[in-house]
Amino acid sequence: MKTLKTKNIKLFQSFIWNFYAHFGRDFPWRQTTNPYHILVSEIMLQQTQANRVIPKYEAFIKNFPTLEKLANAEFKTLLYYWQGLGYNRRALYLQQLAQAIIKKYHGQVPSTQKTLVSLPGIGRYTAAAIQAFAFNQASMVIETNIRTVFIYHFFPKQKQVSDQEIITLINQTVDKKNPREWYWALMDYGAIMKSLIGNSSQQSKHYTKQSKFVGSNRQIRGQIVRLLIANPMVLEEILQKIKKPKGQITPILDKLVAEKMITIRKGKYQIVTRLE
DNA sequence: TTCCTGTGAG
DNA sequence: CTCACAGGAA
Repeated sequence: MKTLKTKNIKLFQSFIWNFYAHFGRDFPWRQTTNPYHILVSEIMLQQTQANRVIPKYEAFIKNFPTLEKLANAEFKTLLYYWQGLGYNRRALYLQQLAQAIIKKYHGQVPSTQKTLVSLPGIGRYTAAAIQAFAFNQASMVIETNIRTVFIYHFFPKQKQVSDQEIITLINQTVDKKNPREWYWALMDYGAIMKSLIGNSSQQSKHYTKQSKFVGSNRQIRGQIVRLLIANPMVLEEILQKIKKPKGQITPILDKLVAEKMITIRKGKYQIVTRLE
């Protein structure tokens, strides 16, 4: 593991802050410290480009301005506002989150790693991001843009850089006085670097090549959800509309039921109205 | 550690 | 067709 000299930490920090002063990006979720709004943005930003999130985030916050409004919304309405973002399971997590926070934490978004991670849809990254962006805590935030920055600056020649090596550097360099903006700055730098020089995260041990989408279960799953948003239907109808073998469709339906995205009522599959 | 996942851009 | 968006759950 690398240990950086104080002088090099300062140099790196100055470089990042200087970049940020000139090229830092602005997003609607950076203009608030409302933990609920930041929570929404972080869930939306998982696996989704920031530019695509902007209009969705604004519409979502307008329609569900508080944790309570979100918790009490009809799930189908949520899915409507989620259209175009992809990974609609996150909409489910988000409502489950809102309900859990109201029930267990009196409507206050928790601020400790352990508690945040215990909530649905929040893992290590999102927990750390909420700590930094909502509560200005010097948590350890690692994601693709930040990985790119550290690989480029500290491991330019090395193949297969492990997250563990990067994490020690993140902890050494984080600006404890202003972690909120520090991580914005790192992410902005990484994002712009990627667009200019390509993705050096491919040097990361954790890089994986994407599997094919067309004909995949994930595509069919998306088709099923879209069908059911329009109309509840019986299995035969679904099989008829999605021209795939029954053996491929029913496991997907079972899974959707298991994660409480859809239910069966009077023999028809339908999007759940309200979470229980 | 492995499996899972929606949509859009090029 | 390939890739960006890879983090969360089991």
